[in-house]
Amino acid sequence: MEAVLTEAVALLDEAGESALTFRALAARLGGGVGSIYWYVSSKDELLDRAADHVLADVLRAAEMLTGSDDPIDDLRAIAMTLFDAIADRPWLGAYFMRNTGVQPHGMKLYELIGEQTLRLDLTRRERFHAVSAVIGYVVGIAADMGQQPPQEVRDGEVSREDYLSRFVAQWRAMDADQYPFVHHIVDDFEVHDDADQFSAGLDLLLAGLRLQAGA
Amino acid sequence: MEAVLTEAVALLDEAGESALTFRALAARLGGGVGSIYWYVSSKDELLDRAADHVLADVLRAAEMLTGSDDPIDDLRAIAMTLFDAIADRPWLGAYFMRNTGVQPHGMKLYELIGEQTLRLDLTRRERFHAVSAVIGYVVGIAADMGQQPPQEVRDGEVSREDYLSRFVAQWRAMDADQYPFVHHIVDDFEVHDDADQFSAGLDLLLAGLRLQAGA
DNA sequence: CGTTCTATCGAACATCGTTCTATTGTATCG
DNA sequence: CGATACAATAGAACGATGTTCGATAGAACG
Repeated sequence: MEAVLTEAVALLDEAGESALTFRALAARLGGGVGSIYWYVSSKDELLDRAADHVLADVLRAAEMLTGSDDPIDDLRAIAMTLFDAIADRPWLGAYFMRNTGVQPHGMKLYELIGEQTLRLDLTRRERFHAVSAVIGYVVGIAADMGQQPPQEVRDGEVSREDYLSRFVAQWRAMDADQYPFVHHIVDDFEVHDDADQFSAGLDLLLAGLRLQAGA
Repeated sequence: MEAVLTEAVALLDEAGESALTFRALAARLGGGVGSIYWYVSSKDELLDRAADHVLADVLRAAEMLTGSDDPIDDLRAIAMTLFDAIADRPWLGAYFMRNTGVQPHGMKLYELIGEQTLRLDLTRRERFHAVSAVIGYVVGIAADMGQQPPQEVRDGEVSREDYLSRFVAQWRAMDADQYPFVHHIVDDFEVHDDADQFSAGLDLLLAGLRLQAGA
């Protein structure tokens, strides 16, 4: 069982979601295709279990970072940890948002985030909403940024910079009257860093939360 | 071409993402499987086109709602419109976040959101980050909430309330010492409304943005 | 020894995306 | 008008995938 999940995660990490096949997994385990179905009843369950397997590490890391004086700082640290995990595991984003809180470690993570809000001066309902907002933001952004670049980039034929600059060129070629904003930020887009972008947006959200807790 | 997209969207709306098959689509169009490949080169492109086809309506609706005195109010209206669209089209969420801004109407929507930030007193970089944050939040939350409930619920065998209360019961059964937050908000969860929840989180984000623009 | 339960295996099936070739209709041109 | 090129359609065929199923072997136990 443990081996099944470990190898499944390895396959996902190495070559993305499409690489996780029952046949490929069986070959890696040196067994037959049917054997996997003894441990897992479907591919969906396999993915859920693999995702939760990874979340165990995320949870452990997140727990390390909490315990400061400021609950919002802790919230920030947890969110960052989760973001990092999804960012370099693109497959995790897609299978994290579905059924949040059904898997054991996902549930614990939800709890951990929620507990920080218990230390804030908020309504019950406000706490509930705040946690949903933070998780939704993290998963949404991370899943977006972690999407697999096209085949050419993955194979190394085209560098990430070239790929990005192709986008930039396309944006620059657009009508400036119809797309003033796109032209306005294209320079920033060209040199942007995913983690910075995530962090800046998170700060907005947490600033709003801090405002709410202070009133 | 137009008919292909219309029927593709109809299939997606009626029975979800898994229902969109080249064979099912061909049967609906009264033609052969191969014919579709004349209009579209892959299933990915079909989904992209279908998503953009829907985004045209979203964009039109969003444009109607802008033009108030307060750019942040406009931002809020656009986000709400986008949320509603994804909420009752679960398939849209998954295929919206990938390649935002490649499809024409997705690009326009990005521009429309961005233009609101042009009316705020912000750095270029701050504007760039703000737009990413808003879109990430909307798509993340909407995709999460719009996820297809299990088969039983879709078939009407189990009502949405029963489905939700099964969750609630599971949460209530958990150890109260280990999961204080979960027990804290379970009552709110039981009666929660997705749109309210989204709206509350969006307000946090926009409050943070307003704060940034005021400084 | 017989029985039951755990665990494994791989052939077989249905379905899906995709490719390929053949064919039909339709406009254009010599 | 006949020929030719091109837009468009149709469906058989291929390879890959998730899943089902029956067969089988070992272990545990009375």
